[in-house]
Amino acid sequence: MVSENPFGQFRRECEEALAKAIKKTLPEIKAPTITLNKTPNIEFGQLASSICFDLAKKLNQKPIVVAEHLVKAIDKSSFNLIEKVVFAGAGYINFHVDFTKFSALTLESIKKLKYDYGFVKTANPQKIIVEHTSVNPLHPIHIGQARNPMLGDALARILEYRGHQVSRHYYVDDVGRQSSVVAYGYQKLGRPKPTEKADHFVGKIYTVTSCLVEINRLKRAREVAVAVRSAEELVKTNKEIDEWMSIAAELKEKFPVLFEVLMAKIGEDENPEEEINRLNRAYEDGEPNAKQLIREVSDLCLEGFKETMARVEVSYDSWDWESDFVWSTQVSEVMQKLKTSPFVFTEKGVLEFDAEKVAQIFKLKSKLGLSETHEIPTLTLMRADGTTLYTTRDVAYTLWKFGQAQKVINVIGMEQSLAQLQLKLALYALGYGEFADNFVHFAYNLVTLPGYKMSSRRGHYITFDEVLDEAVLRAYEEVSKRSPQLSEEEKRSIANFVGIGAVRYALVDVDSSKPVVFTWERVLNFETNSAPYVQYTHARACSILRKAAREPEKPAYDLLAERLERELILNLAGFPDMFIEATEYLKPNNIADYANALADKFNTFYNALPVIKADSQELSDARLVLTQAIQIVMHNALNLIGIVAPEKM
RNA sequence: GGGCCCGUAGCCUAGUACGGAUUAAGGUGUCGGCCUUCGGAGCCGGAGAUCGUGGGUUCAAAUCCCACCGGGCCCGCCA
Repeated sequence: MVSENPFGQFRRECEEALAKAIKKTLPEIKAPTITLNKTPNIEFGQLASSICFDLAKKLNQKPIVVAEHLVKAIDKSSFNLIEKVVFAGAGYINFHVDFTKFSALTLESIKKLKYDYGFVKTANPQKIIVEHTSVNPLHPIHIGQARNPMLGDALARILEYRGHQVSRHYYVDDVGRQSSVVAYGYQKLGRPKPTEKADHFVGKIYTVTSCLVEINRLKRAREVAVAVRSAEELVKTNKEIDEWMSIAAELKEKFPVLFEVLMAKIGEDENPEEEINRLNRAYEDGEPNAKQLIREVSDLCLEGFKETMARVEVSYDSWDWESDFVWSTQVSEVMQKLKTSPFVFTEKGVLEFDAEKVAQIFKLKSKLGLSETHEIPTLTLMRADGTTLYTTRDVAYTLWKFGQAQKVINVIGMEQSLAQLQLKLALYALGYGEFADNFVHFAYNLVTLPGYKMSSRRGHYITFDEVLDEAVLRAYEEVSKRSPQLSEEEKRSIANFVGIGAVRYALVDVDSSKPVVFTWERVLNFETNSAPYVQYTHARACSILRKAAREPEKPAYDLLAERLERELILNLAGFPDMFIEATEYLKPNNIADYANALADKFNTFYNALPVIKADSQELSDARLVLTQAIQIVMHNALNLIGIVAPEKM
């Protein structure tokens, strides 16, 4: 017999048994919803119901008395996996699984389904777009931004395994002013070929250019302040200039040649800021030279991103350029439609979107989890000069996404929650309520560095590449120390998947709503609760199976009676439920936790109980099957979060 | 000022959506053990927690409600 969800099957049996008993003994009570809880202790069985506390109130009896009646009325003979049902505590009903049958069912199912085990398919498969990463092509991806692709990719993976048709999208935000800044600097340098990894190369140009342009702008602002004799303005501007001058000094020291050249070239322009604005406008208008230039420098940077993402095995199905939506009619069409809706008004010559009014008229506040008294701020849709703003363009982009998917999940930092809410409300305003309902902002909390704030403008950041390099280097040292007998090639390959796995794990492991403080210690952790730990445990399981060098022929599952063995079987049987939950509630960190807990338990198991040299051949066979099952499930779990499950390390 | 998120041993984290069992679960660090058979990236044991604070709801609260405190983020004709 094979079950794709052994624990789920047991749960269903218990629910049915209990429902029948209630119907039989208490026909006057209308069928309550039955939810079963995991027990705190294996001695209380595997599932428990506390329904008697509710029933007791209605019946005006003691919970334990009700429990006793119900237990007596339960006919377990018509069920397969229920060994016994007992009443306990103040009024619990505890269900005990028949371990002989359950172990056989679980282990045989895993053996049969193998690398498909656990991935229960949804009854409602959908086309889903997961947009993630979407780092602006201005500078290398830094560690604060790297949490995004790690979460996004894990989400895409689990949804895919769930049976959805997932498409991973990268939104290239090339329309902002910042893109024009870097393009301007790049142009001034004569469009040089990168002398290093392209995104790092572009990043330096961006940082230095933006600093020089800012200083130039502030100096002109100071002249104005002097001319109009505004002391207040003068003090403020001077302060800003001082700040930027210190950044400039830092940059000059770090990149002396680049700094000198850019300073000379930018100095040729009377008003660099005006040049940049002109470039920006030309780009939005689709002027060919501007297009050529900005696309060229953006592409350069994206090439660097692709290299980085290839290292961590993250890829994308679609690269969506924001500019394409501006150049086509899509953005202007959305604007037109919004303009004619009752939710857009003009104020001081600019178009404003009244998100609050939408929420009120469509009565969305409680649905969106907002308090009735909270007033949602308006959103500016268009500048006075007729150019559009980021969120406006995002509305067009989102509609385009819904043209090819039923559900859209945006992996975007929680600092953009308001903008994402306004975007959702714009969809309602446009009459696309169904889209809005299937529009998910997967918000995650920030990664911060202890000590200082990351600032891409200042060039103060730890790049994701650096973190990966360091992790692989550290892993190499570890492998060399622990397994000196391995060949150089093996060591390098192991160091790579261990180091990268460690980083992926560290960024996925924490609940996405919680902030993460980046420390090297966290990411380079190779001990318990890390990818290397789970990987190592997986390799040990493989090692035992290798050493046994035989297929278990007569496993006697009833001999797996040790508490540890039973707990392991329960863990394995619960993998499908865990997977379903992680997928439905978008909690990739659950997978990491599960893998770690399974590794923990397995480590304890094989340290305490001999597998190959067990007392009897039948027991040894049973433990071998158990070990196989653990190896398979650990492999499947690691796979879900994009981590290699090695046979040796 | 308004809104959102976070607050669990020295440090890091699970549990919170859906309230349940005398003892709130791991890790790290700390103290003490383990070449015992399958790889010590490991295993076993000890100490270590007013679950931010105060109220409330409930037979039952880390979990739900209210108020407050601490930290972060957002409230741009930036993205």
